[in-house]
Amino acid sequence: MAIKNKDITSRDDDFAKWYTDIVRKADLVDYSSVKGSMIIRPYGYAIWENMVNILDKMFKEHGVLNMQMPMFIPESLLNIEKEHVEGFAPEVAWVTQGGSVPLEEKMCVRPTSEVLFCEHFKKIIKSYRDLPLVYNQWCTIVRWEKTTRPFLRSREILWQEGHTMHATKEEAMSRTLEMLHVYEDFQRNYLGIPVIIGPKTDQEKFAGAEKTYSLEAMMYDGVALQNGTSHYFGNKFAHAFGIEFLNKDNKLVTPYQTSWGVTTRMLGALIMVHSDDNGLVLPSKIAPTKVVIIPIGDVSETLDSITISLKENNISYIVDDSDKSPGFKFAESEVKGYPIRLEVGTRDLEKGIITLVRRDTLEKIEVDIKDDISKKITEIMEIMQKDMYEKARNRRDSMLYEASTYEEFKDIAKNKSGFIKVNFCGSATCENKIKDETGLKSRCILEDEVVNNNCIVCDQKANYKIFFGKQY
RNA sequence: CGAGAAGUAGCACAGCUUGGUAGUGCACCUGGUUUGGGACCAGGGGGUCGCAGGUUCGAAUCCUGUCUUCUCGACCA
Repeated sequence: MAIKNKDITSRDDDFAKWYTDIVRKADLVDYSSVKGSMIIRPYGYAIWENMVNILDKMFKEHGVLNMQMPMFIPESLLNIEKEHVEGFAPEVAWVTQGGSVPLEEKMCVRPTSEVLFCEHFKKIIKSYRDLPLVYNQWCTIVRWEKTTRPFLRSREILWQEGHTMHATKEEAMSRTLEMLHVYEDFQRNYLGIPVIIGPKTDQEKFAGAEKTYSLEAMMYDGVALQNGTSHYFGNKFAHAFGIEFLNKDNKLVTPYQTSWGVTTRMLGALIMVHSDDNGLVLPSKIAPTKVVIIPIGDVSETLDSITISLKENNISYIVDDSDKSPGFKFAESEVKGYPIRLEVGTRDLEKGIITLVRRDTLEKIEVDIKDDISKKITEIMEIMQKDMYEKARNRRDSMLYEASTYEEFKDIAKNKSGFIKVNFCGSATCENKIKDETGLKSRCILEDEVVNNNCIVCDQKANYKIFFGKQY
């Protein structure tokens, strides 16, 4: 049976160290000389590229057009929407000098591009015929975070930001939800990560948004990771920027706006949801390399027939034909998280079999050499994709709690990790009290759930049910 | 940003207290033998000791500053 990897800290001993071990030993990132600016190495980038390719295709099926905005924002432009600038000013990086000449007006490196899009939208929107505009850009942004961790919180962030403009609030709200569901679909069906979706409280909303929906994923240790957001702006930005268009009745009116984004943080989630003490575990749909083949002894003929079949069926693979010992290769393949390992050895071939190993369970499966290996792999990968989601969901569900009194809430918060569901009034006072006394923050409002008691904190009328939890 | 810990070869670390020629294991390179859970033998290469100042005849070692990483807190989409 499998042995624990000796170079990786055990997940249950020290989760934080385990995480950085995985990130480094699977060759996903390296640190740079600038705090919070990580180097994404080819293997990590290949996973991100897969995410980009799949999501981008999904976006386009939803009518999204890609474009690119500049990376600098003049101070005066950032300052136009009050709530927005107050939210972002503390964490923007400023450029004050060009070459050796001080700038007349300092510019920030975009922390997000709402104001850039607004400035542009103002120029190009004249008539209802110009709407809707459904734009997206894949780019990097900069936010001067104080505490940084690879993928989870960095200063330079690789992401995608969608920005849309609509003639009616209904259409804008519907777009907000549409993209939220694209993210949910992607995370569930490709990343194998179950997410809870819903609106943020007023306190936790995006700076300048009227409504912020988030996707809340739970990591292995019960801590939440906000794994994407979709915002409805109403026409606050449009008003601030003076964006107007003529409607069918020849009236000058203000359009409605949305924005939505996901980042390389999804890679962090992928690790913290699925991986284990032997290394990375990747869902087969997102793994850049599906199969690693480890030949043992002289098996070139069989090897050729396998690789031909994999090529024909478009299954990506690598052959580890280095002169390392098989045991070393097994361990290494587990660190990298290739979904399927084929051990092709002389001893097995005499029995007419090859050994297939699932990365998620490390289960060894004997495959008859006469079988269609590509078909077998495809079948198993489909099962793995489902199993990994189920496993993640079961673990998450086992860490969901519900508290009916504040005492009970504090007891769970102190003794268990996970999310706690409560009836809640929604006031900042109650939310802050919970934060101060337990360290837990609100995750997202559960719109479909029925309120069945008063607010857990103040005992006044509750307006909704909501999850609280610790977050990364 | 506050408190604490750390930074010496690709990785993990010793050396520092008491200043005096830069070390160990793994990894890497060459040749050979091996190959089913982290192989073996022989030979070999690689480090301005995070960076910048200071003290000293002499600094990895003592002092000051600074950067980075990690932990906890605050902050944060």
